Amino acid sequence: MSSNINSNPLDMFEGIAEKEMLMYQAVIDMVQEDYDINSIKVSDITGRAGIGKGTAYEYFTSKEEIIVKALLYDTYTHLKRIEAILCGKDGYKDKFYALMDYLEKKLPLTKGVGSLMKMLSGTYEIKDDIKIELDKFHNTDACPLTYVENLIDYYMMQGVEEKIYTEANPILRRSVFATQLTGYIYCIMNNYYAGNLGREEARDYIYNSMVKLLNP
Amino acid sequence: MSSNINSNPLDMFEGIAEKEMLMYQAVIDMVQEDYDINSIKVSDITGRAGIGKGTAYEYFTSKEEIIVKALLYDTYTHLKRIEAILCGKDGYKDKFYALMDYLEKKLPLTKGVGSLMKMLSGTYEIKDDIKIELDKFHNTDACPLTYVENLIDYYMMQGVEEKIYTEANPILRRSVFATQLTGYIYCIMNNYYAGNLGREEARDYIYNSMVKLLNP
Amino acid sequence: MSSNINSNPLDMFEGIAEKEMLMYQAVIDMVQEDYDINSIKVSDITGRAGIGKGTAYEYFTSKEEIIVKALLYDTYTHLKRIEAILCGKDGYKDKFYALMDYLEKKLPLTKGVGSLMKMLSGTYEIKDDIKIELDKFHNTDACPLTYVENLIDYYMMQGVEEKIYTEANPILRRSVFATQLTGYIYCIMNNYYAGNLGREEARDYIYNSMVKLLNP
Amino acid sequence: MSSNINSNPLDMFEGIAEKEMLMYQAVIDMVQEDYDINSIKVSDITGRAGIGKGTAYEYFTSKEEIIVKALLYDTYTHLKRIEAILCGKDGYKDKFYALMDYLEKKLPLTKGVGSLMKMLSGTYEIKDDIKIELDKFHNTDACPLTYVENLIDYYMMQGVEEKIYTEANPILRRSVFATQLTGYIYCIMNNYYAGNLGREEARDYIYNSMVKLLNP
DNA sequence: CATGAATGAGATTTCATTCAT
DNA sequence: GATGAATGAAATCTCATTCAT
Repeated sequence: MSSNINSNPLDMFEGIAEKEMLMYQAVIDMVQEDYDINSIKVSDITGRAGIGKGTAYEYFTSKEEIIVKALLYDTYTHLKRIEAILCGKDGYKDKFYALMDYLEKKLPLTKGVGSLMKMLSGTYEIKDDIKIELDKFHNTDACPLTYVENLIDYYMMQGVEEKIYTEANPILRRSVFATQLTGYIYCIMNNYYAGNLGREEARDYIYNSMVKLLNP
Repeated sequence: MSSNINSNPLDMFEGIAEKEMLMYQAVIDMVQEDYDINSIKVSDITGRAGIGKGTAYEYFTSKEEIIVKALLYDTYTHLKRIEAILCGKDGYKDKFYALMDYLEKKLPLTKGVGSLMKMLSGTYEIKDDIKIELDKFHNTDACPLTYVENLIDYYMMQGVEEKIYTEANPILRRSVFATQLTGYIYCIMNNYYAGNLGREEARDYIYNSMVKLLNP
Repeated sequence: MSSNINSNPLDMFEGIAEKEMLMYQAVIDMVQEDYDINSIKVSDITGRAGIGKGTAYEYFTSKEEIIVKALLYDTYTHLKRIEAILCGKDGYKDKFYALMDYLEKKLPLTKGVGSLMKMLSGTYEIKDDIKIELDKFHNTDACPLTYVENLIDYYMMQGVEEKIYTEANPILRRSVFATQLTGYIYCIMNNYYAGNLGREEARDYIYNSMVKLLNP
Repeated sequence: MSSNINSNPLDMFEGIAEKEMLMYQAVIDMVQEDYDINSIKVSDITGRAGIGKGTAYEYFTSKEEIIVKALLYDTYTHLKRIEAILCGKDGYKDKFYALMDYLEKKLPLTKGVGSLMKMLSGTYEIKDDIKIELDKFHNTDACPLTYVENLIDYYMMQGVEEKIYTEANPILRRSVFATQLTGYIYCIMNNYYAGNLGREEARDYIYNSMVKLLNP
């Protein structure tokens, strides 16, 4: 798999200023610590970033902009890492397990759900102001969703090539992939492995379910 | 199926005062209209309820309490209706389709996701204040989750009795049930039926997937 | 002269709430004390009015609105008193001298120029926000300028009837009246009476100049 | 008339640095464009002047100083030009009409009133900070008001020499001169010429009124 | 019980000024 | 000298909560 399936629109975050990144990281940390997104204060962000309050307004025009971009930045880093994972392993199955590894390592950091999942499931509870900002972003070619879909499609194709399943419809493949990963996230979130299984058995169960659904 | 599998802890909402219910409804309406939950103001609630602002504090001790109880009240009414659905049909399959009917009818009302789903998936983005209130509630016997689990277990048992599937582990049954319903919700939310299928085909696909996963 | 030549549009200020008036008075006092109009803080206004800061926003939607309305309110009270003066004396000359009395009594209260004069001369140095508010007011029938012009016209007509001057053009009469009163204000502001004259002589000079200009 | 009646204290502006002048011009332009004087920001000034923000503090110690000096600089250039006008024409009447020309040409540039007039009439609405700065200036020999009074006195004397009027009191002559020019400014500002007269008739009216008032 | 006027703590944002480069 | 990134004091405005009626 090429290390660059298609250009990642989030590359807008390449080469950003240090203070900008410190602010993003402050927001992400707070989300990880389960702060309510709408309760985050500018003073929280700048305080954690170790900079003056006024400095935030040298880089952004409003608090909303800081938060939206921080969420996108978080998505960006997750996707970068996931892309690396999907490129770093050879076999289809190895990739899937590596992905479950990543999810299991990242998700528990949050008491709730990680921002990537929140973004994918669209359940950030965000103010209209923030929504408008995000919508602007999504209504351009810079929308990362298309990028994600391409990434998944490319990966799921490999399962066919390796003759692990036969399902020919790419949308259905994507749907099953997403649903089963969601199932795995629920497993992790609920601190149990479906059906009192151990960790490895739970993973095998998820993987096998996916294969089962994609074969006649 | 008895119309009362086990006592519903949310029965606390039986016989509440009219003004109290008007306030709950105001909150629920706003959530349906996709307001940010943390942006809801006391004046919004009392305004929509057609009562004086001070009156809210005759019934509740804080804004957070109003909202938490309103969300629980919403869950309560959903569960009442779902319980009725599961009791109103005879066959396992009919019940499942009736459930999909209900989800399809209710979910689109919200631009995002209905409060029941949000509650089930735990992705309300709520302030710590509200969280503490909810936790207080969940740490008592009044927690509706156990009730929901019992409801699902009872229903899924019927599939075994009707010899639709053979899976013996109730936790696994519950997990598959939840995951597949989630998949259906994604279908509705994304305005497409997995794999370019029509509405009926999509439902059949979901139902059949569930059955497939619960058989060896 | 009837006590009501024509209806005063500023009658909008009849029967206002007490707290509203306290805020107006606070603004007027500060203008009298020569505060810069744009430096007035909401906390100054509410502090002087003896009310809470938030209360201001129960009566007005913005600081600008408070200030604009306070200036109009000030104009309103000035005009009410001037109308009373013009109705309270019989002869043309007595009225003019009573007017000079009023100006002399009121103007020194301000280190600069009173708000009525500032309004008449359009030299408030005001922010665009305030200007827009004032313009809205002026672009309605409620504009006090027409009212003022009618008041002056009515008064200057009396000079013709009393055969004090013969000038037939009402616009010219108004212009001369305004210019000479302005001259008197300069006298007061500069703490001298034109040409080293005493107070009475200065007044006579102004009055006689006006008469001179309105006769061939 | 000698080109130098008495030394102009504003000659302090001779030979100033280029960047200094660029900043003055930026302020004057903004006043002409009807900015509120207290809303002018340092970044506006340096931005328009095309220099770095920090540079302003190489030449001035505060924003207030920049603005005060800019207003004085504006007065300085106006006075230079007015002095030139009063020296460039021979007859008393020609000089008066040339002056009206100048006012008519300069005033409409501003939506409100030009800074010279504002300064003469003392109706800049300025913050205490600026006032203190101006007072410092006025309490020195550098005060331009005396210079202006001398200029007017010198000019008004010519009217006596040319036997246009007989008024002997110089303060009275100055007062009438100022009042009538003010009347002319009102004419221009209000876009009408007193009493529906045309432009030339209005000028004649003003001039004749002045002459009338200065004769017995 | 019901009300809504009053409150003030606390949030976002602005911008004159500093200072290391 | 010239710069502009960084700062934080201070301003406006919001809104949950109280309490006299």
